[in-house]
Parts: sequence; C-alpha cells; structure tokens
Amino acid sequence: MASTSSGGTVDLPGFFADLVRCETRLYNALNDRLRERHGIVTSQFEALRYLRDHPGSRVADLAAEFAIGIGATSKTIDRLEKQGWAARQPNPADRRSSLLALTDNGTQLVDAAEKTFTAKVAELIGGTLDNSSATAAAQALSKLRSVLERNQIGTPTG
Amino acid sequence: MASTSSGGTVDLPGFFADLVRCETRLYNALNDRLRERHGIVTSQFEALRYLRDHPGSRVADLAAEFAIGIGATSKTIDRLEKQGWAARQPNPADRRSSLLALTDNGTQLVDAAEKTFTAKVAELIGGTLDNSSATAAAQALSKLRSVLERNQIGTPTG
DNA sequence: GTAGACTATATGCCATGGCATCCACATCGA
DNA sequence: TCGATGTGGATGCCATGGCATATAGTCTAC
Repeated sequence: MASTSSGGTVDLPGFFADLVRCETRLYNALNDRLRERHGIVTSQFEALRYLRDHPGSRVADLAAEFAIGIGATSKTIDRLEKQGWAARQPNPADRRSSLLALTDNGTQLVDAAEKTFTAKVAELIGGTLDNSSATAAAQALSKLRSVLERNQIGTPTG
Repeated sequence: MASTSSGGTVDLPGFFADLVRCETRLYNALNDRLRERHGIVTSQFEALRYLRDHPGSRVADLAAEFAIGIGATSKTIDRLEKQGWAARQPNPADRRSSLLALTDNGTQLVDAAEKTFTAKVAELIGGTLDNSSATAAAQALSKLRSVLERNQIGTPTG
C-alpha cells in the first residue's frame, strides 16, 4: 500500500497521493450522482449548503471556507444567481460587499440534494471503512484541516 | 470538529468535507512551492514522477492512475512534450497508441522537484500529525483508495 | 480478406479556478 | 475635510479538466 511502510514512520508522499486519489474519485462519483438526480455538481452543492447554513455571508467568507480565490467565488455566485438559487443582498454596513442568501428554490434544492449526498457518501466511505478506521482518519484530517486553516496555509492569492 | 461526533459513529459528510479541504490546501501550498522553485505545479510533478517510475506507459495508464479523462491526459502529455520534458514514442505493438517516456531534461526536473516536494509534504503533514495519527489515517485512505480503484468508482468517462 | 464492431487517443467546446488588474467604497491621519 | 492608503469584490485572460465527437488502427466472424 502506497502510504504505509513496514517500519515505524509513515510514507508521507504516499499518504498525500492516497489522499488526492481518494478525493478525486469520491468527488467524481458524487458529481455523477448529484448531476443525474439534481442537475448540480458537488462544488455547487457545497456552496449552496454553506449559504443555507451561513446566511448573510459575504463572498470572502465562502472563499475562505473553500480555500479558493475571491474571483472564482464571485463567479460561482454569479452562476448560482443566474440559476435563481442565490441572491446578493445589499450590505447596509459596507456598500462594497453584498450579503448572500439562498432563494426558496435554492433552499429546496439543497435540502433535496443533501439527502442524495449524505446517502452516497455513506455508501462510498461507510461501505469500505469500519467505524474505528473511519474515526481515526476523521480525527487526523480534522486536526490537519484546522492547523492548515489556522496558519492560512494554501490560501489562494486572489 | 466537523468530522468527529461524540457518539459512536462517524460524521461521514464532515469527514468528506475535511478530506476535500485538506486536499485543496495541501495542493495549493505545494503548487506555490513547486512553482517558485521549479516552474511546475503539483499535477505536472505527479505526471512526471509517474512517467519516470513507469516508463513505457500509455496515455490510458496515466488516466487510470489519476482518475482523470483520456482527453485531459492527452492534453497533459501535449504540454509536457511542448516543454521538452516527455516524448511520445511509437508503439510497435499498436499503432493507435504511443509509449511515453521522460526526456533527460524531464528526468532531471522531476528528480530535483521530488526533493522539494518530499520536504514540503513532510513539513505540511509531519509537522502537524503525530506518527500514530498519520499512520492510522494513511492506512484508512490507502484502503479506501484501493477499494475505489478496484470497483472503478469515480473513473471519468472520457 | 473484408465488413462491422471495438479500442486508443486526439480534438473541440464548455465550465471552472488562478492570478492580475481595476474600481468603488472605507478608513485613517493630518 | 480631504488626500493617501487599504479593502471587497468584479472582470479579463489563461490553464486545465469533463464530455462529446472524430479518426485511425485492430480484431472478429464469416
């Protein structure tokens, strides 16, 4: 196995490779399922879910959450607005920015898509990893994520 | 923490979110470092390393390894060829396909970039996770990867 | 040996993200 | 209060991947 060695230390490049390959395949599989059932892809689902759970966010908040650039995030919101799923509301406290919110259609969509998403994730991961393995991996990635975020590592420029 | 719950079961959607966020930030950070030192990004490094370690591969082999489409892989090779790092050799056994190989320049580049890559990965992950956490996560992701690959989950169409 | 099916990959169009740049607005200091 | 500086986000150009399609080469059945 690429990421495990027989000795006492971990093959970190192999660990990274496994991480990236898992992410790619899981993302692809979720894209397929969400597209056929709801006409959206995983990145859109994640953005919609974030907006549902954090109403009144600004573009920069989404960008920080997903570690993508401000420009890309602005374009993401453009597309969600064009589909009628999200809307920019004027921000009374700062006219440079907008407050983002889901429309009713967007809320209905994300609620429906979430069921599909949750079931598929459970099938993909829960069907393979036993509970203690999954817990161990989850704890490690949760910690890694929080350290990366705290230190602003891998935050894009624009 | 997003991916851990107090009860006995794992929050798999949270686990997935942490996985994706870690991958994004690690990839971004490695991109920055590889770009400044070697003028390549992580996806190019991974392709070059694969070609170095699997000389004589075909386009489809690379596509399967990285779970990206054949078309995208073909374009990746176009770019590596244009940079003088890889070359398509005629395949005597099947004239539809080519055998891929690194040039001398490509080999030198990947060897140098690998040092940078390995050091940065160690800094990013090894600096955060203790050995037993990393081992546990590595084992879980290695297993998950192998199951996804065996079942052809998340393999793109084209 | 040849038509038809299959396969490997190349190509074109579209979607998305990075990065640089620009502009409106905000804030700070004299 | 006004000029300098900072900040939020929109926009343009480029790179890359998905997916559909095209094309050349291979294989199968007769």
